[in-house]
Amino acid sequence: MAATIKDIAKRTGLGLATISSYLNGGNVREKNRILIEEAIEELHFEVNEIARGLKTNRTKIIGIIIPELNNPFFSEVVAEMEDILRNHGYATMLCDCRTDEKREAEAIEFLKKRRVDGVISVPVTREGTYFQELQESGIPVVTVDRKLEGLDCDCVLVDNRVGTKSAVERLIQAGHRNIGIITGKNDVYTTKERLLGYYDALDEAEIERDDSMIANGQFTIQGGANALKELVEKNEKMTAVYVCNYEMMVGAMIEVNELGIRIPIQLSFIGFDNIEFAKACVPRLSIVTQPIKDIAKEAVNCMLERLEDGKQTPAHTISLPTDFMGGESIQALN
Amino acid sequence: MAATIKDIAKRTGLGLATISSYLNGGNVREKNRILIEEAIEELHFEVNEIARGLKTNRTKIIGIIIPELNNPFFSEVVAEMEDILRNHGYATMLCDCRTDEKREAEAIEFLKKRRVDGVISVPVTREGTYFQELQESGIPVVTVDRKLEGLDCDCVLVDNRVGTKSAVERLIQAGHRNIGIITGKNDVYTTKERLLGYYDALDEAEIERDDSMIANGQFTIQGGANALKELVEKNEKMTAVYVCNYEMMVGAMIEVNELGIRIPIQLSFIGFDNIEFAKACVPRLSIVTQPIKDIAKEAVNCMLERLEDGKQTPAHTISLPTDFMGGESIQALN
DNA sequence: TTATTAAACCGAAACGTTTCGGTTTTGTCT
DNA sequence: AGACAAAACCGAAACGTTTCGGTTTAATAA
Repeated sequence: MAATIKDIAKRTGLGLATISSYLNGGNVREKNRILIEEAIEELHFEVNEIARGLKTNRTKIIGIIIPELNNPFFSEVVAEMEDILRNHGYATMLCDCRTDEKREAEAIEFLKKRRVDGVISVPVTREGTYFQELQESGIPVVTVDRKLEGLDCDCVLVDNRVGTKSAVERLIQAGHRNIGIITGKNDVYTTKERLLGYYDALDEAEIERDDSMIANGQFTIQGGANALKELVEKNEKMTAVYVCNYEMMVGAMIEVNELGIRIPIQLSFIGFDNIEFAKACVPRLSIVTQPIKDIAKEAVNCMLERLEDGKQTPAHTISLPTDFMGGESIQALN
Repeated sequence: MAATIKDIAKRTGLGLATISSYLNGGNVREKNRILIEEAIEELHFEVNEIARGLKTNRTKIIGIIIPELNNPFFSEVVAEMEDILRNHGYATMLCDCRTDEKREAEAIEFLKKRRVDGVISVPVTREGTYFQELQESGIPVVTVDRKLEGLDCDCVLVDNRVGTKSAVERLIQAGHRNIGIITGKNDVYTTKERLLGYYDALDEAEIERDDSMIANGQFTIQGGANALKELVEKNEKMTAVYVCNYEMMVGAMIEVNELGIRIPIQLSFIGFDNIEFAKACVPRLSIVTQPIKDIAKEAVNCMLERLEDGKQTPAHTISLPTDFMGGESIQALN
């Protein structure tokens, strides 16, 4: 059916190796180059990447494992990575593990069997054993957004601690002392970091920590809604709240509406991640944003360096700063 | 490095063909089965899908081409399809073409070279020539959400016309006569269908069509914002607006806030697609929703029927009904 | 027991590339 | 023109499977 390299060789009278060399950017005499290109054109030849993959033991496929594609932050990161990867000739094989550890392990197994060249993941597990095994079997791993213990791989993070700290500081500077926080799943890296940033800000301002000001929203919309309700009910004096991711921000806003709370008069609010959502709220929300494009760029970069340049250096972690987009959701109390 | 089928053969004393047969579900004597399974365990054998693909000429990869992953409707469809596909042993190769015809063509070419078994796409182009070529070269194509002229392939749609008609009818029944609509890109299939549904409703209620009530939001947030502004400025009498997709709904809400318009008192509003967003708005928006899981299921089904059962029947189109989620964004004028 | 048939088993060949080691051609310098 | 080095070229072998046609083994019947 489809033309092969042999057909091109026969058609041009050249040898297999010459055609192969041409296809891989090797030097070929001008007149042969023309011959080959004519033949390719004529026979609609396309190199069979599968055969090539078998021979070279490289598929030029990067596996991507994420907790939820249905999460704007992740989907944007994926879209960006896919773009860059394809520009480098790499295909993207996507696995959504639905925030499920078992599914994540299955995805790793699946991608390993598919012989992907590397795996980029926003991991769900706490322990990185499966990823570690994968990496030890020769498939480089890059994690994004979260760092795993027991997994010695390149890692691209945003500085959630500092970003959160400076966001909470804004609230403090506006005169707030009773600041609630809606956190995500307890054992996730970013949750811990963001909580630390929150503590940093409180400690520095010498505001006492108060556990009743912390509610867990599990990174879900419903969780965010519940958490907001819990915070409001438990803390009459609370004047501001900081929400640690997009989904929970949506949930919190749903609940804010449900309860008829007026922002910022009754409650100041800082959310996370999604500029469009923030702008669509009344009043516009102030949010901490993450440099999505840079995250994607750095992650792909790490991967390609190991793959293309055969980089063997020890794993390193890249930390990117967050940004802040001001809205009208912070009330100045002073 | 990794064990091959030959290693298993050697280890068990059996022949290559027997191992292969076992791996593909063929019959093997009980004692040999045990032998083989032991060897596989021991040597950590995993079949090399690449080699298999070369031999069988099937990659068990489905290519997916969508306009924007960064669009909840598409990303949810993709997530759902990926889930089902992987359960059937198929991998998902993702291409985001950023709503760009040229990139779409590149993606088709890319996936063809990668020898995917089939392509599922939400197409961007008007003419399906590239997809048609792909299909004629033996790679089945299924389009989702949009139907292309000149492309004879299976197609999964939602009945946008009827869905839109009945949504607009709700507005009419609430007493509205001056109903604006924010449409998407002109040449996209869904745009036309939704506009037809809008006309259907108006015609049936004997409301005169008025071009100044139609604004094009280009399916983007900014476009939606601009369109809403345009509609409001041009039509003082407009009491309701119907917005044809999620992005434009977000944009429209941003602009609603910008202009200080109060919903539903000053303007009734029906949006599209995203339940969470609708619930997070004040007041909660009424929206038309699409049966995302069914869409994904049907699309994958169409593909697998052709791939697995070798179905050769002529292309057929599946049409799914929309649903409606009521909020508090419609003011009764009567 | 022997004949018959079905079920298991077998290895070589093939899928379409790349790569290795060696050969030919080209170009340059005397 | 001859010598030499460098560049271009070459085909066989290999990557790890599946498949084909044929052979052995087991199961059943006579």
